[in-house]
Amino acid sequence: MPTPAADPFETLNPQQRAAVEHGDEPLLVIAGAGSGKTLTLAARVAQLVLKGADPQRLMLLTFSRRAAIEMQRRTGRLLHQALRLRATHAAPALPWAGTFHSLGARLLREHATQIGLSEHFTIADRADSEDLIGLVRQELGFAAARERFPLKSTCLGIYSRCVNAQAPLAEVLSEHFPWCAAWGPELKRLFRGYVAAKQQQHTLDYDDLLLAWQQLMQEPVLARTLGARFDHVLVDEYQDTNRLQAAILQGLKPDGRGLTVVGDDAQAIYGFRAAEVRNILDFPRQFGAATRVIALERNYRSTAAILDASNAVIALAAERHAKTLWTDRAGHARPLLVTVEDEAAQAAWVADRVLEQREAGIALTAQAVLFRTSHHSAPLELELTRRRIPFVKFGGLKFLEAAHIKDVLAVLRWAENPKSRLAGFRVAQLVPGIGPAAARRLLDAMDAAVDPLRALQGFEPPAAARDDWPALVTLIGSLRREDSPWPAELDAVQRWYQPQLERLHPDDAGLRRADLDQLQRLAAGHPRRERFLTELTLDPPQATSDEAGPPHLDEDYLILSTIHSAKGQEWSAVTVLNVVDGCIPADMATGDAAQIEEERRLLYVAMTRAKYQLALVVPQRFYVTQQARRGDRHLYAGLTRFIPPAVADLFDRCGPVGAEPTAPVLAPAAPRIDIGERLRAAWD
DNA sequence: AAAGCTCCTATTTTT
DNA sequence: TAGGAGCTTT
Repeated sequence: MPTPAADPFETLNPQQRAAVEHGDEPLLVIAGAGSGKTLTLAARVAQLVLKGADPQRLMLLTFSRRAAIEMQRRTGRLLHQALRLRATHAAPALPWAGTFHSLGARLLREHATQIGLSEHFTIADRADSEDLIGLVRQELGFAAARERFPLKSTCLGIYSRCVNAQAPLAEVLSEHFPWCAAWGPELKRLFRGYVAAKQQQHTLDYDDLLLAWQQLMQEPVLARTLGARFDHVLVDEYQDTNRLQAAILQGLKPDGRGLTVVGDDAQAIYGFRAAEVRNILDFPRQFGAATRVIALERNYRSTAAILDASNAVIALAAERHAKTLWTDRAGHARPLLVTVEDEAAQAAWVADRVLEQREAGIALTAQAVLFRTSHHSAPLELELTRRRIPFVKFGGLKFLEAAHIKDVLAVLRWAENPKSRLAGFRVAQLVPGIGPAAARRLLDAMDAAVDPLRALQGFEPPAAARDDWPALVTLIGSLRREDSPWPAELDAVQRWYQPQLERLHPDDAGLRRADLDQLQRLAAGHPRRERFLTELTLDPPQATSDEAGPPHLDEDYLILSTIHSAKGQEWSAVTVLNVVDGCIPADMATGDAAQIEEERRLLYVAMTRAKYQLALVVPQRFYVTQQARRGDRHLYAGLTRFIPPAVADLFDRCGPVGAEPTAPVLAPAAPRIDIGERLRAAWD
């Protein structure tokens, strides 16, 4: 073992150091916002390596791929310092750093044959899974029911919660989907059909990656083998793991030795995905007296004024792990509470402020605008485009959901896994003259055949498709060949798809073509087709920007992000949009106390992203579209309930004269009358 | 059987 | 605004 030549750990504070130097016993690190969590975790990994741990035998579970990369980078840097490596000398990589889902996919592929999976399984993303459950829903005749059956997306949501929360259907229905409660027996049949379809098609969905991994850990021999393969398992963002993930950890490290979890219950914001705060709250009890609990309470990120306001918001939470963040950063300006008339004024104010701050020396990339739901940024995006302020938006993204992207990926997926009826169903119908009936006939023939490719070649298409059919057969045939060149084979796919693109999307074929070129560039970064498909579904491009491609790295651009996607990040200046009741908390999330508490934490997460400047914007009036029943309408809202007057005193206020944001105003202060609406309403 | 039309209804956040 | 369901035309 090399002797450490320098101490890169001397800047650690006592709590951080304790976490870094802790031995093998189970360790829980409660890491407040901005408390140097990533540094601490990276330093612990580096320390383990310095003490002789084999990087191959460290499992590092992160919330996103981005977090995994950041962790590797910082661990590498610490090791460089400690070992006085030259810059050209690569630090040891961490091959087992990644999300639960991606490491699950790797392990399952490795052990596929032992657990009755095909090692060539493909992974269905959210939209694929919805389509698949939609097909089963139709086959069972539920779509045509006289009373409306839940939509496919709702069905998948119910299924997913049952799996991730490990909860019975009846409980999930009554607690989270009460409006679907009458459909219990039908849903059960649907889910049975869905599971059967996935298995028949050698397809796993997101939940299967966890579920199958957890099942694998139930088999004692496999569990011991896997557990022994990793000396240390470290988990980031533990507050946002679900019961399935906790069960996996329990299987890997039954007595907790070698297990480190890091998180902050005050930042738990994934309850909607069946994350279980109890995981982190109960961790000490789970592994008994040997468990060490360390709290990092010193904040290195935000000014005192920002921290005071954030602490005041979270202090009103009903239940939490008591801790108060402190800092010795001199307080600069207090955070702002800005009242504006409506969303257009909000967009204008934000654009002005962003430019002003840039003049003051804060680069656009050091500024972020955060919001609760993806579409809240729409008016701002318009304004930014109009003023030529470049931006990149994170969260709520749609790249993989565009029809043309799905089409091309389905071609690749079908070639990779001919068992995938879902892919085949989509691809076959791209040929003009082939509809659902012909596609079904084809897939049935392929299912029945020993060699699906021959069945494809022998298929008699309907007369209307006779001319166009052979090109697809040729394409799939060439993609199935062992020596099909990657990523060059995508050229052939594009050449085949181009006419379909022009026929199906005559108005914007050019734009869509640009997306496909982008897809091709992405493909070039992956060594094989299988890896490309897997990694793309598990780690889809995070951002969309106003221009065709992503901005070049040297360009300056503003960050727009949902609060969820902002997790773990920080910026010099942060602006939060629509801090009103109805947005935060979202009016969809005011059902029960737990949901409201999660919304409170969401606001807390948003505020604690800011280092020096924080502004919360409160439009007094905003426009709601596509809300059921009453159609588009204006809504009058008040400041969020999470900022009562005592908390508001910690902010500086600004806004139109006479428009002081006060306690929540639920009714319009000065009613406006929409005559047209009244006239229409007379006929309701 | 496929493709094009109209009408109707929506529950936010993501691996 | 879109996506789904159902109807009509080719």
